[in-house]
Amino acid sequence: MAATIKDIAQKTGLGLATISSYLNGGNLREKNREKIEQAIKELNFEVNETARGLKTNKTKTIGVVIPELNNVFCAEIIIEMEDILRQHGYATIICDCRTNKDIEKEAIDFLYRKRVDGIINMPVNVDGNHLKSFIKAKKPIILIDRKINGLDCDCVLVDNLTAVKDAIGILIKNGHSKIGIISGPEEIFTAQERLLGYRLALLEAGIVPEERFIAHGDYTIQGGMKCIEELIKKNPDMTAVFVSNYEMTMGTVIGINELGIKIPENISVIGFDNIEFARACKPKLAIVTQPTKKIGVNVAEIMLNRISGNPEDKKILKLQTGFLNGNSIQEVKLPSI
Amino acid sequence: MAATIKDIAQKTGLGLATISSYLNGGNLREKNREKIEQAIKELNFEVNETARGLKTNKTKTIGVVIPELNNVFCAEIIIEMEDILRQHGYATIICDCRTNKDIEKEAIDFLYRKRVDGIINMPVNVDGNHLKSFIKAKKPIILIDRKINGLDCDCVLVDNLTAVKDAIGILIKNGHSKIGIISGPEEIFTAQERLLGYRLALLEAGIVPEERFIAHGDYTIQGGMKCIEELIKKNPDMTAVFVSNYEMTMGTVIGINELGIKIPENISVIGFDNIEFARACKPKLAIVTQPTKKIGVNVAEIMLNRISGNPEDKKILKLQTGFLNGNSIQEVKLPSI
DNA sequence: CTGAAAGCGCTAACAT
DNA sequence: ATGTTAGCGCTTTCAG
Repeated sequence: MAATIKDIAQKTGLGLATISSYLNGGNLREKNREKIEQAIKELNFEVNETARGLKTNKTKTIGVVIPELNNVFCAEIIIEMEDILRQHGYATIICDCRTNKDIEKEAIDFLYRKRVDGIINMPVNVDGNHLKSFIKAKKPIILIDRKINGLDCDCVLVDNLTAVKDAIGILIKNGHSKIGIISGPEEIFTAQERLLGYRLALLEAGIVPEERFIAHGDYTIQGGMKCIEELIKKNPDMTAVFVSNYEMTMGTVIGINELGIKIPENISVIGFDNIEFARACKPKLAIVTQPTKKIGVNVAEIMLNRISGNPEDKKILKLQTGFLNGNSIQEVKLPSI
Repeated sequence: MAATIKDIAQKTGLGLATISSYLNGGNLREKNREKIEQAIKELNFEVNETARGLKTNKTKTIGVVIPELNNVFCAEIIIEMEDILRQHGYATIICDCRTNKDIEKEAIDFLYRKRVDGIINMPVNVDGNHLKSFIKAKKPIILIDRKINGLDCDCVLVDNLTAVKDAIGILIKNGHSKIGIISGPEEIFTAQERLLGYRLALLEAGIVPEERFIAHGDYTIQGGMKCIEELIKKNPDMTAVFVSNYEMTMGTVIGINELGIKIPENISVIGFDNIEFARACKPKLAIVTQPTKKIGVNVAEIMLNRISGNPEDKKILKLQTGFLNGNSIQEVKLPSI
C-alpha cells in the first residue's frame, strides 16, 4: 500500500492537520517543514487525490465530449486544452461520441457520475437536453464551435459567417458565379452559419443562390466524396466549389482526382482547415484556416476561471479565421461580347 | 447537493448495507428492490464514484500517455480504446506529452497521483524509468507500438520489420536499387525495426545499403520535408523513396511538390498509414497501412483483463500491416546492354 | 436477507 | 503554529 498522511504524521510525530496544512501550502515551522519533506521522500508519499476529492467535492477533472477525435480540428483544440489544464492539476477525460446523440448523452452522464468539475462539449445534440445534469448541478459548461439556443453558458466560437463570406467573395472576384458549396448537416449550427455566409456573399454580388449548387455533407471524408460527385454531375456549368470542413475537403480532393478532373483548370476549389494538407495537395489548395490553438487556450482559461468560482456573465467569444492562398483558384475569363 | 445512499436509506427505511448490496448486484427481496429503485428515481441518485473509489482503492480510470494526439496513428488507436473502456465503466485520461520525455514523466506521475487503475503508454523515453511508480504499485502497464527492454509488461506492437521489408521488396521488384528511406529517430524502437527491414530487403536482393540513402526524420511533417529535400539533393541517382510514418509521408509529398518533381516519373514513393491521405494524393500513393483499430481493441481488452486480476504471463502481440497499392511506383527500365 | 458500525485518506473546523 | 476530531459517500465485515 502507498503511504498516507497518517504514516508521515507518525514518522514525524506531527499531527494530521499539520501535514495537511503543509500539503496545501499553509505556514509552519521551518523545522517541521523539513521533517515532513524528508518523510515524504522516504515513504514515497503521494497525495491521494481520490480521498481529497471526496472531501472537497472536487475531482480536479474536466470532461470533454467531442464528435470525432480523429477530426483534426477537434484533436488540435484538445491538445491545447489538455496541456493547460494538466499544468493546473486538472485531468481531462475525453469522450468521442462518434457524432451520435445517444452516445453523447451517455458520455455526459458517465462524466457526471465521475463527478468531473466541469464539462467542455462540442455538441452534436442541438437541444442541449444532454447537459441538464450539469446545469442542475451548477457545474460549468463550455461549448465549443457550436452554440445551443437557450442554454446559458460560455461559448467559444469561430466567425464562420465572415469566413465563408470572404472566401466566396474571393471566388466571385475571380469571375466565378456558378459556385457550389459542400456544406455540413443542416441542423448543425456551424453549417448553418457557413451556408449563410455563402448566400450573403452571392447576394451582395447580385448573384441569386441556386439550390442545385448546395450539397449537404456529413463532415466526413466519404461525405465529401459523395457531395463533390453529385455536384459535378448535377452542374456541368459549375466553375468553383467551396468546402466547409477539413474531412470533406479531403474527400473533395479525392473525388476530383478520381473523376480525372483538374484543379483549377476545370474547377476552382477553396477548402477548410489543415494547412499541411493544403500544402500537400497538388496544386496547393487555398483554404480557410481556423484558430484551433486560440480556441483551446481560451476554452481552458475560461474553464479554470469558472471553476475558481468566477460568477460573471457568460461570455460568447467569436474568433476570426484566416485565409491561406494556394493555386487552386483560376480566374474565369468572361466571354467577350 | 446530490443524493447519497443515506438519503435513499432514509427514504426507504432500509439500511445502508442493503442499498449498497443493491448497487453492487446483490440479492434482496423483490419488494425492497422496488422501493430502492423508486427512491433512486425520485431522488435522482447517482453513485458517487469518488467515494466508491476511495473505499475500493480503484478509480475505474485508465491513464493514456502518447507522444502526439494529432498524430493520426495515435488518435485512431485511442478512439477505439476509449470506446471499449467507457463501455466497461472506465474513463480514459489522455495526456499528450509532445514527444518530450520530461513531460511524459510528469504526465505519468500526474496519473499516478490520480490513482488510475492502469496505464497505457506509447513510450518516448526508452529506458522505462518513468514507469517505475506503476511497477512498484503493481498496476498494469501496457505498451503500444514500442517495446522497452527489461520491462516486464504487455506490449501490442506492429510487425514493422516485415512491413518495411515487403514494401522495399516491391520497389526492388520494380527494378529500383537506389532506394532512399526516411526513417524515424535513431533511438526509437519502431524506427530501428523499420530501418532493419529496409536493410534486410536490400541485402537479400544483393544490394549493399548505402548510408547516403538513409535520412533520419523526427516523425513530423516538417521533418519529412527536410529529409526528402536532403535526400534528393544528396542523391541525384535515387529513383525511389520509402517513408516510415504518416506525418513524414505528408511532408515528403509536400516537399516533392514544392521542388517541382514528379511522382512517379522522377521518383517512386511508398508512404505510411492513412488511407485517406493516400487516396487524396495525386497520383494516388502506395502505402503501408497499420492496423490501428485492431491495436486499440487489443490494448483495451488486455487492460480490462489485467485489471480484473489475470496474472498470466505478459503477452507481446505483434500485429501485421497491410499494403495499399497506388500509382506512385514506376518500373525502372534497365539500360539495355 | 438486512442492519449497525468501522474505516478508506483526506480536509476543515475547532481547540490549544 | 499545531493537535484533535468529525465526516465526505461509499463498501464491507460482523451480527442478527
